[in-house]
Amino acid sequence: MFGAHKRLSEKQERILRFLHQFLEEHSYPPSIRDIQQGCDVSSTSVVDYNLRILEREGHIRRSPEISRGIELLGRQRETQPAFQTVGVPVLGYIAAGEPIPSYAAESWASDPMETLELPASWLDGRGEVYALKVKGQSMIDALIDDGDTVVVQRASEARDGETVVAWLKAEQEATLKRFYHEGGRVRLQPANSQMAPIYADPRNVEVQGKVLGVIRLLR
Amino acid sequence: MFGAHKRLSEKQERILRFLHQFLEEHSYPPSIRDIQQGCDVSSTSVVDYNLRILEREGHIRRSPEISRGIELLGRQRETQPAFQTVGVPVLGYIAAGEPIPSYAAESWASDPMETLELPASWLDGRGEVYALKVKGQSMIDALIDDGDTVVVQRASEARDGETVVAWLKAEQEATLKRFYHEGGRVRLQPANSQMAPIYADPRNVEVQGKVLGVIRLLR
DNA sequence: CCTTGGCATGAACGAATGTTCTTGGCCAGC
DNA sequence: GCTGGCCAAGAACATTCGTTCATGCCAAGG
Repeated sequence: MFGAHKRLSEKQERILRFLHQFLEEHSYPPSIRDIQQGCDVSSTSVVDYNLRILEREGHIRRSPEISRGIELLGRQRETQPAFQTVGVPVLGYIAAGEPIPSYAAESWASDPMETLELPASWLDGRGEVYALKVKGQSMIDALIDDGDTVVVQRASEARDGETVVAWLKAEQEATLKRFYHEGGRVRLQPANSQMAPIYADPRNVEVQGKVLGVIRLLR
Repeated sequence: MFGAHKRLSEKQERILRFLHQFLEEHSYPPSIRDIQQGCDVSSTSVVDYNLRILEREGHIRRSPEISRGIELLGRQRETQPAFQTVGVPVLGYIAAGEPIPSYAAESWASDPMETLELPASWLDGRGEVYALKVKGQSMIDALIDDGDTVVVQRASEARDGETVVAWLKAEQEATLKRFYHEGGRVRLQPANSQMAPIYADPRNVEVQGKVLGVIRLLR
């Protein structure tokens, strides 16, 4: 297997722990002599020796000839931007028969009821993203339960097959469905394949956003 | 106001931009000569001079006598531990009629098929947590679709009302249900309230873990 | 017994890097 | 015109720091 971690000696583990601690405190990596002092090692060459092993075992990466050129690998990253979370505002509830809260884009200050932390990697370069809590079991045909959270990217159009937050004007009803253009009308297909689709007039359907995901956190 | 930023010269802004860029790429700060090259400056003393100003104006902090001892100040939260993600191993698939992959706890090396990034705040102090991908629609009565991901905390016991990953020995079937002791038997309640519960002999039910959450990422 | 490989020690070399000194252009204000 | 503040260039100087060398202990294995 590739990248498997062999057993580390006590000194090596101590150095690894010191690296984590130092990086939390200083925001720049330690020098070899910093490690030497911090871990009660007799010589810099010992540190160098153990660092080579840590690198070979895939725990760190070193940049030769560069002072403090040590990076922690794997594990929870530190300042790695791609592995941080982004706060997504939870704007309100979604339920059949109630209007969908609007998203005042520019004013980040329009205070959401709460904020949902999501890994930045899930959102990539997507634009305005917000979240809605599902109230009641009206979305059960989309396999979404009471209390679930849906993550939505604001959009007013959708391509065939995308799951959207749709507002049916006449029925005064919000719903989550797969979206298809079909000739002059629109087909809204429940996620649950055992349910029948809804056909609607395009003028009666207002797309509010695309559904990026559904999250159900239990207790 | 305290710490107000005075106007920066063009060279100073360029250095500041270079600092940000370098830190994103390298995870260790640049040396003065790195900055000199990256910003087309004639001398290291010029860099030093401008760094002093940037420090005086509160944009950076420098550690004297320490190579690469430059820290960016302010900015968006960097190393905020509560807002980081944790890699959760996706161990395999769960489907009715197939055994559930076991989680070799001690060997971090037992390589998962992939890793799911989750905000650390969702897991808090919980112990061994892993994830399973749902194959097929056998979990549809728990409102879980093909392709969904379930996040599981390893456990062999459960309290009433908790949702568990259960293995029915006789039926050779894995399932996600609410768990209740009821006299001498066990009631397994589907999440979908429209479905009927299953009653089983405790000796036939093996609890593998508690379900922390369900995640459905669309396209 | 001897060799081999993992591990540790101490010292030194040399490159990387922070710091300082000298010099000089530009410009507002007295 | 002279002065002082701001900014910059070029060159050295002094540390810091990565790397290497020589040496020795010790257990596993032929």
